[in-house]
Parts: sequence; structure tokens; C-alpha cells
Amino acid sequence: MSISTRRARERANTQERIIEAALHVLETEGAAALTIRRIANDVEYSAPVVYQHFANKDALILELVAHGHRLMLTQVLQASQEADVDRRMRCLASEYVRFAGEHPHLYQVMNDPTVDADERRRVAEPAIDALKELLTTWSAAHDVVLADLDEACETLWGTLYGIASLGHLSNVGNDRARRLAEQALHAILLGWRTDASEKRQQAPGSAM
Amino acid sequence: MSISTRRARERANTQERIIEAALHVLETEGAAALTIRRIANDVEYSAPVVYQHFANKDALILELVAHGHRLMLTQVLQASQEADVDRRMRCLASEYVRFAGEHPHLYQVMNDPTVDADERRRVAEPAIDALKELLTTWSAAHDVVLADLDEACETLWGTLYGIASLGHLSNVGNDRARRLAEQALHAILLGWRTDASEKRQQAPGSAM
DNA sequence: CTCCAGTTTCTAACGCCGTTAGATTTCCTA
DNA sequence: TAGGAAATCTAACGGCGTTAGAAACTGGAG
Repeated sequence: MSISTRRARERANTQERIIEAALHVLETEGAAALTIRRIANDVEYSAPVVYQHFANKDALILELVAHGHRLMLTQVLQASQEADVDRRMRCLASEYVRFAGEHPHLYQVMNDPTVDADERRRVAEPAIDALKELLTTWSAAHDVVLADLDEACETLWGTLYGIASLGHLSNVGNDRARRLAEQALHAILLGWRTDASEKRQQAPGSAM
Repeated sequence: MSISTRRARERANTQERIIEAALHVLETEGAAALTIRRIANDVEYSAPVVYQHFANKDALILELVAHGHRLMLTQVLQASQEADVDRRMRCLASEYVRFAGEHPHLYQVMNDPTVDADERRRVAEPAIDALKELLTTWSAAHDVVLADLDEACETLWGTLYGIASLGHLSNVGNDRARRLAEQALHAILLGWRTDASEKRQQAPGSAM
């Protein structure tokens, strides 16, 4: 009994080491350096051992993506603990972009279109849910009834992603991108509020 | 004399054929199928011939990216010839996302972070400039003075990119993504106008 | 027409990749 | 301590981008 549990523990341990090694290579040297042989070498095993823990490279990468989202979620939430909802929103935008800038390669893999869309969606869900929750409290605080919460959330998510991507895509520095994200978020939310108040003035109905 | 010009013409012709073949493979089968050997096969040459026309695969891909931006620019401009500036803006957002949805693989390569950032920026410049021009006329039409035109433009560009990416990133269909893009653009522009009018009420100054 | 120079094109190979089969070693148990 | 299962390694496959060097074709001079 105890021997098999030890085996399982060792197994889990090397699996964890593989993930950490992969993460380290990815963050320090980029996606191009992330090869099975390289990872195996770093954990002092031969390449096929990796396939005892992951069906293939894609599965390993998916694990990195999931890890990345967990990391991002905790960092962003932890850094944006403002009392005011609007400040919290603003802070979230800024911190999201900061994360993208501080972990460019990880962020890149997290949004790599070549990893299966469904799986990517799945591992990103907790982060999206957190945004959805914040957006809910925001809309309640401002008496704004959003026609479709999911749509509104996806709009914000997409916007943040797009502006964070500017950081690598062009010459826009991270600080500037953070300001742009704050500004865009501010503008979108303000736009929604304006829409809502306009609607309120003429007839009771849903937003936009 | 005439013989060397004919040689040059033939040379340019095969180069064009290579690009077209590459584009065809990319659009119909995706980036994974885009290999030098495959392209060479399609133009009925052996692989090394490709290297007489392009320094390496990256250079060829950059050509596809440039082609993609030209295609997108003409399609979007041609489809959004509205008289009203706001309608034109709205239409531009919608058409941008439509293009992304109709050429998913090309669009993916156009925004692939692994292609050199400077080169990518360079070939995307004409499209960005067109957006900048439209934004200028918009701000003039609404008496909105944008603090930094380039920043505002990059915000819009990033937002459109992010929302267009939702199309592949999640379950969001293209039609829905188009509506979201229109909505986000509308909200951002409305936000800027609101900012400007607020500023106007208290003191003359720049926006945001 | 023939032969030669120069260009174009191809074949073969290098080193890398992800991945798998089969031999080998290691470890527990009976 | 011998045998069998588990873990691990070596070697290989096919494919990738890329390059060197052989082969074939082209055009003009004797």
C-alpha cells in the first residue's frame, strides 16, 4: 500500500517538476525554446519520460496555459482590491495589461490560437467568471441593466486582450498600454451608462 | 538586353506564383500546412527554389501578412462608404471583424506574435493610417479634441483586434462578434464625446 | 553545328523537431 | 536470491527549415 502511494507521489512530483521546468524555459527563453528534449534535459530525464505524464506536447502546453490563467487571476485580483467599483475596474484593466507585459511569452501561449479553442476557453473560464462577477456588481452599483451580461463581459475581455496585445504588437510600451486599457474600459463603461440613462429618459427597456 | 528583362519577368512571375500558392494553402488548410516543401510542390518546383525568391520562410510569411493587410484595407474601405461619419465608423468595425472571420488563418498570421514586431508594424501601417484618418474626421465632426490621436487610434485598433479575436478564441460567432465590435466602438466613441463635453462644461482643456 | 560559360534547378544531406518501439536497467516481492 | 513488473533509456521514424554540391538547361562564340 504505502509503496504505491509513494510511487504516485513521486510521479506527481516529477510531473510538477516538468511543468515548472517548461514554465521556466517558456518565460525566460520564449516559445521557440520550449521543446520536449529541452524540458526533459532540464529535469534530468530522457525525452520519452515526458510522454508518461502528458499525452503530447499540446497537453503539456495546455497545462501551462491553465497555470498562466491561475497566476493572472490571483495577481490581478490581489492587486485590485479597491473599495470603489469603478476604481476596481480601472485597476483590473491596468493589472491585466501589466501581467501581459511581465509575462509576455506566457501570455502569448495563453492566447495562442493554435491551442484548441474549446480547451483554451475551458481553462480561461475562472478568469472570465471573475470579470463577469465584477461587472455584475458594477452594473448594480450604477443601476445599469445590461442587455446581455455575457456579451458585455466578452466585450470587455476582448478589449483588454486587444489592448494588452498592443504591447508586443507595436511600439506601445507597457505603461502606455496600461493607460490605454484604463481609458478604453472607462470609455466603454461610460458609454453603457450613457446608453442606459438615455433609455431611461424615453421609455423603460433594456440597454443598447 | 531583352533576354535579361524576360528573365526578370519570369523570375517575378514565379515569385508571384509562390506567394499565391502559399496564400492558397494558408487560407484553405491553415498555418500548420504551410511548409516550404508543400508550397514548392504546388508551384511544381523543388523546395530550394523558394530560397531564390525569399531569404527564409519568415520573409515569405511577411509577404503574406502584407498582402493580408492590403486585402483587408481595400475590403473594409470599399464596404464602409457611408456618408455619415458615425455610420462609417460602425461599418468599419463590423467589416473588420467580418474580414477576420472570413479569413481566419490569414488573420491569424497577420497578428502572429512570432513574426517580427517591427516588420509587422511596418506592413500594418497603411491600415492603421486609414483608421487614423477616419478618426480625425470623426473628432472634427463632433468637436472632440483628442488628447493624443495616436493613442486614441491604437485604442480603437487594439479593441477591434481583441474583439475580432474572440471569434476564434471562444464560442462567439462572427455575427455576434461583429455586433460586439460595433457596440464597443460605439461605447468608446460615446465615452470620448462625454468626456469632452464634461471638460467643456468646467474648463477649456484637452480630453481625458 | 559545337562547345563552353553561366544560370537554373534538383538531389542529398544536416540538424532539429515531436513521437514511438524495443532493449535495458531498476526495483519490489515471493 | 530469482523473477516479473515498472521505469527509463537508446535508437529510430518521418517531417521540418535550410544549405551544399551535382546535374541540366540556356544562350552566345568559334
